[in-house]
Amino acid sequence: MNIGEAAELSGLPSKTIRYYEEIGLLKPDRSENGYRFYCLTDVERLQFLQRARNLGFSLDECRQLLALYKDQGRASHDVKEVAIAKLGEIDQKIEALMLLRTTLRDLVGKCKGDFHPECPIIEQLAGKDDF
Amino acid sequence: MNIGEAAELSGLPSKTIRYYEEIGLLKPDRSENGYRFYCLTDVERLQFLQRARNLGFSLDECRQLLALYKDQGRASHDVKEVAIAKLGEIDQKIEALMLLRTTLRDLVGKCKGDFHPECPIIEQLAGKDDF
DNA sequence: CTAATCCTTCCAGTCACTGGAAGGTCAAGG
DNA sequence: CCTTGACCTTCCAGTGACTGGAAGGATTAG
Repeated sequence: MNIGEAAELSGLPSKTIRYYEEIGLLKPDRSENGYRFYCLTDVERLQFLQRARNLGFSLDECRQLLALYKDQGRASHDVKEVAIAKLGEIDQKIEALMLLRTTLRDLVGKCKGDFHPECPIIEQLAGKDDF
Repeated sequence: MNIGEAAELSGLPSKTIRYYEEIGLLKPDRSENGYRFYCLTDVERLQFLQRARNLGFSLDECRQLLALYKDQGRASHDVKEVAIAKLGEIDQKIEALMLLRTTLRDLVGKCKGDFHPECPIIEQLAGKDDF
């Protein structure tokens, strides 16, 4: 099949699929007319990549995971390691965002939000700790 | 003062300060020798920008906030609006990340992490819902 | 035969920096 | 007076993961 159909089946835009090829994630065959030609295995791998991306893995991590996917002799330990690292990252991001949220929520709560210029949000950003 | 001192006082790298100038956030004077010259007001604004960035605001939002900071006749309503929008974004990000975390944690918990190839993580990514 | 749709490549832009190269300026020390 | 080193300047390129668009070739339907 051509790239359009592979895009529909995998759920990834054609542009993205070409990009993945450019960075060496997936190299399809070419038809006589120069069009990219995707087999079902290719589509499965594209779906694999999409799911991995949706789970928050970077393209580099996707590359590792795809290699493990292809490798029938893989050790599940290697997969788990990647996933645990990602889990740690996610935990950190959540924690950082929750801190931000607390601060922002606090400031928003203190701000009257009227037509007057006095504003605890601006004051906090200005570094005025005197309130 | 020159850019190096402004960098130290504001906590922003010189590179970043130059970048902020390039995108029109802060235009310092120039000394006779062509060096950028920062006054205390400039430094205060740089600090303002750094705090706003740390609170998760994009540079475009920082631009708005800085304009409100400079505007003595601002309405706190306008500031609050920006902050509330950001708060919503943060909420969404947190929610999305918590969903990811649940899924990933679940998968990690199911994976034995040994030297065998069987791996629920890989299977999930492969789209096999049969387990 | 033509129009529409698909495909190709290449270039540029996004966001917020970051690194580096090549070169100008300045203050201190020998 | 000269050099060294620290600072400053501009410009160009790269990051991640695409996304948009231009220019042009291939294929299909009517």
